[in-house]
Amino acid sequence: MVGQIRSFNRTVTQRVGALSDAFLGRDRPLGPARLLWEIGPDSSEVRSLRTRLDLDSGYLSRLLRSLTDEGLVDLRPSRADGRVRTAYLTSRGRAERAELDRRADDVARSILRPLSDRQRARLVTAMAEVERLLVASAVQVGVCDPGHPHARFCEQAYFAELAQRFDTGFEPAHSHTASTGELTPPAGLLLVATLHGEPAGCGALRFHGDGPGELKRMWVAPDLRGLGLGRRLLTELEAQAAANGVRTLRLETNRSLAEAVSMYRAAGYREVDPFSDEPYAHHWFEKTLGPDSASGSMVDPP
Amino acid sequence: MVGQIRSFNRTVTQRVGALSDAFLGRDRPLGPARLLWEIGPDSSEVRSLRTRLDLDSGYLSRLLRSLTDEGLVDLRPSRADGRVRTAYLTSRGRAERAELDRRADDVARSILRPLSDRQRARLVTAMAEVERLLVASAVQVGVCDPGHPHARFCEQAYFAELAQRFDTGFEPAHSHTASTGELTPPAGLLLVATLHGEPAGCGALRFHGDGPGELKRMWVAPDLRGLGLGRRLLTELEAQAAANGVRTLRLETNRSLAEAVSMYRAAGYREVDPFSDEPYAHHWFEKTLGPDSASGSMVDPP
DNA sequence: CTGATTCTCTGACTATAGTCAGAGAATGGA
DNA sequence: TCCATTCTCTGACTATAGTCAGAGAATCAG
Repeated sequence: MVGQIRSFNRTVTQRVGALSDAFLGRDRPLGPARLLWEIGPDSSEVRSLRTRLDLDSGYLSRLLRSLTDEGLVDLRPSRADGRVRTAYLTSRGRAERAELDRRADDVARSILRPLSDRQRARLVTAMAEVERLLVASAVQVGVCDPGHPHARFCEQAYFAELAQRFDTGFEPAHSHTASTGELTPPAGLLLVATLHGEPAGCGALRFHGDGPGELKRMWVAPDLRGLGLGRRLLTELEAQAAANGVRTLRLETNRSLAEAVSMYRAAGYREVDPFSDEPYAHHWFEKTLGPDSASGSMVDPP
Repeated sequence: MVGQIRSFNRTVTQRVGALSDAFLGRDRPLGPARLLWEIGPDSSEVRSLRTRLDLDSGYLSRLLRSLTDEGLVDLRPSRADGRVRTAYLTSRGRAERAELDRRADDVARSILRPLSDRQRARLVTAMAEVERLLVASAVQVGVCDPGHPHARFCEQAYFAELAQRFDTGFEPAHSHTASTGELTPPAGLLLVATLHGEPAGCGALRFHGDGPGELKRMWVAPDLRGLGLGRRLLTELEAQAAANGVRTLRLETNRSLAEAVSMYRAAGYREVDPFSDEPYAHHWFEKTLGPDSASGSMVDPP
């Protein structure tokens, strides 16, 4: 498997390298070209460019200068915050960016051209599959303090989604939601998944002494569903629970969350009688953790 | 489709970029690291390194110097040709290269680690498919003079393969093989396929005035079979024939070449009575070229 | 044997892609 | 209000990745 991945990398970088060359070849070096592209069709704040391209502030400043000197970019202070500056593409800048776009399209087309229709379809399908799985593999899962911005973001998104999907709406105050302290060791823990530093999902555990542990707050960002991330979070939560001496895991969920319900079933949870009076719950599940739950962690090492 | 390819490129370069970083991070810049790698486990001629890595001779010379200064490489004149020098890895060089290898393996493993077994299998399968098709798409097909080294290489390989596969062996002198002049316009033409500048296959046409054109010398390098290259050569030959006013194409072939025979059938060739006394032929095929044969060229533009 | 060519190397440049320290303006929190 | 922080910019460097012209040795083709 490792050999196949390395061979893939070799082949793909050769072929895909041509795409960077297309960005080049336009008298402009790669740095300014990438920047011009990243500013986007309209504008971007300089600080966001800095984080997105991971550039030194001095270097970025100079790159922007070279673009403004060429008349491709306008740099204006942000209204809201006088420290922040926003880069706007001028009409010449937009034309230049469109040209880069066109060139990249040409390279992509030149990859398809020599292939038969059937081969093209297969290539595109396989590329989509590789991409999906590489994204899935780029997601990192780790324990996170509930006070961390990522954790707060996930909580907000989770509640908002419940409010939208439950027939009855959702009001956190009416539910047995876990408080911050309850998701911090030793009372519990929170896992947050991130993709390129952005929050992508979460899942939490509450420990109840010798009694069954409780799964809470399983959520995956909508645009990352179908990548097996929910299952990965679940597996990792089970491993963490087992590592904390939990023998049985429980959870309660709402009938509107159909994918979640079927994921729990597929993962070996069996429906049990209500063990709580959570008003928003329709299903109560339970699973006895086996000996393998403690191993097979899919969490990235630190 | 173009959008999918570009999106794929974006995702893959991010993830695959990590592989170059693995080559880096070892206190050594990418240039020397790639060179150390490319020398291979044992040795390489400097001139072959130059073409393989596409480096300026002065630049390469300096890179090699830095490696010899570090005691990783030995540079010795070639026995056969005093101008050529050969780069040998010292034992320290081999150790260093093994370390690079290990790091690249680690990166590959880190891509697999977060995935489930099923996802891993799917990723590796899809990567193999993408790679196969990218290789297929990287093959270039073009008209070639029969005297060109690529053409000669293909001719040799073709005859050698016939000799090996025919029950009776193969002796060019006993066969109606086409001479150089017969494969040059206006008497005929030769297409040669190349991959990264190496010959990868061929196919030829002979024109017979208003009579049927003749397909000759269809051959694909063994390690590139199954990529649709034979079909691509055939399609292109038909287009060239049609462009030269040919209405009907004929060919003769040997029963040992089973894949070829079924390719001809699949491409619309029907078996006809022998139209020649070619001693090595068992099957004679013919196809009337339709109006679409002249279009849909899969040849790369110059 | 000779002239053209091939191969490698050196010297002398240039371009690209950064890094680092610190200054100055704007902002936010106590 | 004041102090710490954020954001951008400038100046002064460094490292990497080349490019180009030409010299000298070896080889090849006629």
